[in-house]
Order: sequence, then structure tokens, then C-alpha cells
Amino acid sequence: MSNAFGKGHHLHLIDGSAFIFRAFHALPPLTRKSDGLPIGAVAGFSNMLWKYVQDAKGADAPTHVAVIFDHSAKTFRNDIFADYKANRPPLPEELKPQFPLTRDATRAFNIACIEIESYEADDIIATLACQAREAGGRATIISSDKDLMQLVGDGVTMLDPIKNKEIGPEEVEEKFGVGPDRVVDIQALAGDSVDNVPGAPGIGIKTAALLINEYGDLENLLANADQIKQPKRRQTLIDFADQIRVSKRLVQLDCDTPLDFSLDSLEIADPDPEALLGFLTEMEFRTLSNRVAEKFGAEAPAIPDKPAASSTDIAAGPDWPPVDTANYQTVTTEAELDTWIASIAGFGAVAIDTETTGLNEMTADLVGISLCTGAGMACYIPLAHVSGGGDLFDSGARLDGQLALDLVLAKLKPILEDTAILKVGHNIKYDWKMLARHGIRMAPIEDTMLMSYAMGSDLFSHGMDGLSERVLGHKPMPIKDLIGSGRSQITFDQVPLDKATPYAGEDAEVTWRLWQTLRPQLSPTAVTTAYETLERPMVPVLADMEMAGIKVDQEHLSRMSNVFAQRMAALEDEIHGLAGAKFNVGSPKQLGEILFDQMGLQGGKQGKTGAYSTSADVLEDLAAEGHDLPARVLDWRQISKLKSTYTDALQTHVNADSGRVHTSYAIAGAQTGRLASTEPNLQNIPIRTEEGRRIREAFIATPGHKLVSLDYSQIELRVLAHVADIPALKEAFREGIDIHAMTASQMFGVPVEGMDPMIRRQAKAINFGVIYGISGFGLSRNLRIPRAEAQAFIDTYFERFPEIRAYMDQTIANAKRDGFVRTIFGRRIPTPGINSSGPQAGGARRAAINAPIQGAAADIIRRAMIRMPDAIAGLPAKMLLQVHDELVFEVEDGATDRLIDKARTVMESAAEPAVQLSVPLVVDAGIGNSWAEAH
DNA sequence: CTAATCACG
DNA sequence: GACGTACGTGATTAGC
Repeated sequence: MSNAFGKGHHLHLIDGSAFIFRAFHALPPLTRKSDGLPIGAVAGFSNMLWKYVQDAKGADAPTHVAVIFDHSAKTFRNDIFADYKANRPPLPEELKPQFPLTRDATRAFNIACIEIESYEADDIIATLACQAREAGGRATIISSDKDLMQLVGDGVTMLDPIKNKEIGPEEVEEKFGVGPDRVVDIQALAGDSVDNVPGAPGIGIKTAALLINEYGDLENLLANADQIKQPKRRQTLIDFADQIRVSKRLVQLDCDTPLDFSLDSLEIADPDPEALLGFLTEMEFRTLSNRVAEKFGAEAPAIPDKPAASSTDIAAGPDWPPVDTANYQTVTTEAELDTWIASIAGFGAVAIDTETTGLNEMTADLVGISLCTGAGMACYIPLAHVSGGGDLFDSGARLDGQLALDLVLAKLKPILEDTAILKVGHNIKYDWKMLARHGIRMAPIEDTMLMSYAMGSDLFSHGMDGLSERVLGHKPMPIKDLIGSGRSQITFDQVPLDKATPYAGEDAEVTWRLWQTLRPQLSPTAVTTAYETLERPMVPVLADMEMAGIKVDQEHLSRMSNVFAQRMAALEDEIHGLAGAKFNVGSPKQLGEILFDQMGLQGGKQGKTGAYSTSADVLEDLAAEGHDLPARVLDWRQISKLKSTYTDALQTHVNADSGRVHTSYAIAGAQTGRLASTEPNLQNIPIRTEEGRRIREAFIATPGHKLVSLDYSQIELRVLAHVADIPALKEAFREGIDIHAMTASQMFGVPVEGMDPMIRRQAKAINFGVIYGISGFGLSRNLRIPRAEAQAFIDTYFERFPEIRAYMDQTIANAKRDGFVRTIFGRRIPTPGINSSGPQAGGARRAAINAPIQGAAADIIRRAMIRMPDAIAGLPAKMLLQVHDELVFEVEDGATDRLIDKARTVMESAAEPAVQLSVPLVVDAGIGNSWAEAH
């Protein structure tokens, strides 16, 4: 088919830019392993081209093909209208270096690659489509861009590559309400916010279609605009006629782009396997090169699956062999240990992992330590292994041949505390605490879990096994293989050494490799500062807080449990009486059946499971209608919750040695940068009800001490005022005005003095709603007011504080562009699902709006906590707890005022010097013998 | 092991 | 124009 393009020929025109952006947003931020070059969009683009090449054979196969790109942002349309496409967000940094590579990819596939200065891809596509048509052939535009739809018809069709659906004249008419030949008229009228085509204000596609169908075309419409019946519409068309004509010139695609090649040069040709595989190998696309090689019957190119040496003194080794767990040394002599110590000192860094008898660092015992200084260079130092269960007589006896724990720790201590030697761990807080219990305070440290967290990838969890599998392509042996699970589970000290050494050594080596791999990626993802100032320094601070624990009055809890038990029994009797039957009050299923089936109360089925909802909301509504049973169930549930989750459970967490409760904080637990508290969770101790607040009386200071609580006042609203730059809000915070009253005053025009508490409550709900990405529905439910009323509140709010809207729009745009948002301190927070459609999209948007606010507040208190130990070093005081915006200290009786003074200063200036907030931070303080008194 | 519920900021 | 609906957590219990 080498004759000139004409009848029987079929030209495919691929919208290259659309492919690139789709690839960029569809894929996680992949980087080339050898040098960290961002490569995700190129990878996706190449995959799409490969798929295209595979599919483009068959009945309706193209004879000619080209991929068309935009050359640069500035085009001749900017001469027509300076602001054309002016509100496009800037290109993501990671994407920029990928543009030239997508051209290389196109050429590697042996497909014509076309771009022309000062013309858009759309112009070139239009011109080529025209030429194909005039030559008597056909053209298919592979794109879903609505701007190209005007070209459809008469031998030209479009193909939506996502839905794999053809777009013909019918589909165009469905979208625009007119045929392809009038699409530009519609676009000229309706404008386009994405491309910043102004159009006519207040006229959308629907109205435009109505008008064009009535008047035939745009010129006729404008000429007869004075006959339009609707006065506003008439005036708009008369006033904005010029702007509409300019808009038409912006959207109109002509067939006169100067081309220096002919259609014939676009004739399809098979790719040259060598060139294609060369390109894919250079990009290090393993899967795709294998596929391509298989197709061509060529040998799959070798792509090293190891990262290259990073810019560090410590050689990573250019060619890591696969992890080999068979040859790790079991260190059992002093000489061996000394050799390792000398080697670590020489390397200047060591990956370390501790093996223990349990998951709780406060109660587990140290069993052994593994170390790694490079690929294949790992050892395990057993310290407290015992003989296994196999031998009844010997079981539980300490195994011979192990070095003494005290000796090993004494020898390791200088290395582990040497400021010139890095200690690398995965979740190193655990190991830090294990060693701190033996008097070793490791420094300096690195934590690969926190590196992964700081990078803010939503691709995988930050646990070592998952991270290793995905980052290193290596699946570590599961701990279950050694200790089993369930009833027959043993502790690590019972694991025989020939199994313990490979396992423990592997953990250290994987940690080492993760460190070598992740650390060079901190900088390209611009999270080095976040990692170094917000994550890593938290480790020793939290470890100290967790080890300190808080004193709990166990008898107080026990007494409360007894009281609660009696009240629950009484309530159960009453409930059974009201129901006329005995049932498990704690079973939502049984309760639902009693309420809605037996008693016939109103309240529909909910959710996928078809079960009735018996949530507090539902029960409260029923109680308000005067039903006693749901009211009693609500009482029962409150007591039951307090008993089972707090008064009972807390007692079991009192440490036998310290008599205190030691929580554990997850640094990488929450997406937003907040901490999470577990075992027990001390961040959700009741306070909102009088009943629950009494549980806080059980958290007490040790004799001669007080508990001091300092909490940030309205920190999230202050952060919002700063990041969204809302003058009215900032002013109020600077003046120290009641912020909710101010909001109410602004919205409802009432004076702050003598304000109705009801009005203030509504304003408060709106203020919080804004932080969460408010909706009329949500607010109406929260305030129990009609939806329309709630929506009116929100409208007024946005009118009074227009900056909020701008902030929200900007944040969502950033999230869509990058797949993450950042706090003002540089923390990166992933926004998964932000580019999805469907019901989850709304949730993703609200999360994206909330993340920089909640995250910045989390950053601020982290910064305060990190500085706190030094700031209060001279005082007889310990920091014990963090509850998101509150810090709790235990302080000697005479030092409370000095502590408050120091701690408050640190907290109120915590944002500085990184960020100079435009609102003051205010910290309230309280002192008491119990947490209830102090808060 | 998941869903429902409810405790906190 | 419809559709679903406040953000972030952890612990407990029921029930498959």
C-alpha cells in the first residue's frame, strides 16, 4: 500500500498530550531505579502505545498513523486572547522531564511524532483529518477531547480510548445538543472554564443548544439577539457579542496549519525490535520489555533490578545479589562480635533489628540482635534463646554458647551511641525502646518506615514485608514460619538458632537495602525536610513518653466498673420488660428486629447487609418521639461502652512493674500526620459526657506531683485562617475575639454582644464543617435543620469568606494534578481516589480539603514536642501524653508554673521559624491531681 | 474477618 | 442534572 494516500486508506491520529496526562494520573509516581528519574507517565504512555499497536490490527486497521503533541503552552491563540488557557495549573515538576521521553517512546515504536511551534495538537489533528478526507480516505481521532468533536463527520470519527467507544455524529449531538458542524457555536457561547474560553456569562451548553437550534447558527443568533424573549439572556448576548466572537475564534479548528510533510509519510510500519527494546531497556521497563521481546521472539533484555550506588560514602555495591539468608553469621564469640563492631565503625552505618519475645516493647524481653552493614553482610547475635519444646526435660533452659546479654550490650553501646555512626531501623522506635530499657539511647538514627511514610505514597503500606516486596522485589520469610500462629504460637526465644539467624539477619539486610533504596528518593520527592524535621526526631521523644507512662488509679476504675455493671443489669431488665422478650441488647441485629419488626416502629433498612441501623442517631429520633425502649438502650450503650472499653480494659493495661499505663504511638499511623495511640488508645478517653469524664479522674499524678495539660485553642481554624488567607478570620484571631460568635455576627448580621447561644452554635458547626469539606446535607444533619436552610447558611458563609472557596478549589486542583497535597511545613499527604469518578470521588475531595489543615496542625504540635525535651530539661517534669492538640505533663508540685511558662512558649512558637503564621497560636493550661482536673 | 457502633480531636 | 454526603483515628462486640 505504498501508493499515495487516498480512497481505502485510514489515518489514525493519536492525541499524544491526552495519553501523557492520562498515564501520569493513572499511575503512581514511579521512578527509574538507577537514578530516580520520574518515569511513571512514560511508562503508562509506552504501555498505551504497545496496547494500541497490538490492537490496531484487524478489520478496521489503520494504514497510516501519527501521534500529535502540543509543542508549548504559547500558541497563536494567545495573540487572539491573552488569557487563553491561563488558569491551567502549572505542570507538576515530575512530569516536565518526561515530555521529551514520550516523544522518544513514540519514535521507538516507529510511529510518526508530530509537533509544531505555536500550534496546538488540535490544529494539527484538524489539518491532517481535513487532508485525509479531501484525499478520499478516512481519519479516526483517538481522543475524547470535546474540542475535537467539531471535526466529526464525513469520513472523520473519534475513538474514546478509555471507553473504547466510537464517537460519531450521534454521540456529538448527544453531548452538545447540535451536530458536529455547530459544535463551535455552542462552545463559543458556553465557553470553557478548563481552557479559559470566556463565552457568554450565564449560558451553558443546554441554553446554547436551545438558542442555536432556534436560530440556526451563531451569526444569525447574534444578528437577531434583540428578538430573544428572556430579557437577561437577550442583554447578555448583546453585551457580550464581541466576547462570544472571540471565543469562537479560540475554539474553531482550521485546516490550514502549515505542514512540512505529506500524509504518505505517515504510513504504518512495524517497529524495529532493536530500537524499541533499546528504549525500553534504557527506561528500565521490565515487564513491557519482556512482553515486547516475547512478541518479537527476541531475548528479553537484562535490566538490573538493583538501585545504583547512591551519593553516599557507604558503597551500596553496584550489583546486589539476591538476598541470601543462608550465609549469615551467628555471633557467639567475643572475637566475632569485636570484628563486627570494628567493621561497623569502618562503614559508619549499620542496619539493626532486635528480636524479642513479644510485640509490646514494655513487656517483651530482648532475645537477640541482628546487624547488617551491606548486601550479604549480616549477622545475628543470640542473647536469650532457650531450648525448644521438643525436649521435656531441657525445655526452657537457656541455650549454651550464647554471649551474655550484658557483655554484648556493653560492647555495642559505644557504637550505638556514637554520633558518627548511623543506626538504621525499620520502625526503629521499637528497637530504640528495647535498647533504652537496657540503658542505650541510640543516635543518630534513620527509619525506613518513616521514609516511606514521608514520601506519602498511597501505593503500599509502610510495613517492612510489603515495602520489601514492592521496593526490592524480595519477599522476606514470614515470622509465622518460625513461631507459628494461634494457640501453638511460640515466642522467638524458642526458635532454634539455625532458623533465627536467617530470619533476623534477613530483616536487618532488608532494612539496609530499603535504606539504600529509599533515602536517595527523599530528595526527588521533596520530602527530605519533612522526614528530617517532622518524622525522624519524633522517635526518641515518643519513646521516652511511652516509657514514662501515666499513673492510673486502678481502684477507682474497678469501683466504676462495679457501678456500671449494676446499672447495666438494671437497664437490661427494664429493656427486656419493655420489649416483652429477652434478647442481647448488645446485638444491633436483635435490637433492630425487636424495634422495627416486633414493635413496628418506623425506620427503614440500611446498607448492603440489609440490616436495620440502630445507631445513636436512629435511636435518638425514636426516643424523641417518646419511645422508652430506645432511650433505655442508649443509656445502656453508653454505660456498656464506658465499662468495656475504658474502666475494664484500662485496668488490664496497667504495667506490673511501673504501675502505670504505657500507650504506644504510631508515627506513621494516620494519613494526615497525626499520631495514633494504641494498646491502649489514650487519645479517646471520654470527656464529652459527665459520666465519661469521671474516667479521667483515674489518670493521676504520682505523689508530690501534678498533671499539667496544655492545649492549643482552635488550632485547625487558625491554620485555616492562615493557609486560606482569610482576612476576617485572621483579624478576629488577632483581636482575640470569640471566633464562632464572630462568624455568626458576619453571617447573620447580629452583634457579638449578647448573642443567642443557638446562633453561635450554628456558626460553630459551620466553622467545623468548612474544615471537613462541608455539604448542605451534612450540616443539616448535624444541626438537625432543613437542608435548604443549611445550604443557605453555607452560601452565606462562602459569600462572607470567599477565600475559603478559592482555597478549596486550589487544593483540589493540586491534589488532582499531583496525587497528593502538602501542608505548609512540606508534609506530603497522598490523596488516593481524587481522580476517580463515582461516589468515592466526593469523599476523596473532602479528605483533600481537610488534609492540609489537619496535617499542618499535626505538624505544629510535632514541632513543639520535638523541642520540648530541651526546653524543659532543667525542670522536674515529664511529657506523658499527646492528644492531637493537647500535651499532658507530670510535674513536681513546685514547678508547675515554670513548666507551663516554658511549654507554652514552645507550643505557641512551634511553627517558627519554618512558617511565620499570620495568626497567633494560643495555648490554654490547666493543673490538677487528675487529668479530669487538669484539662 | 468484617460490619456496626461509639469514644476522642 | 443526579448522587451521596463532614475529616482523622482505635477498641469492642456480634455474627458470619
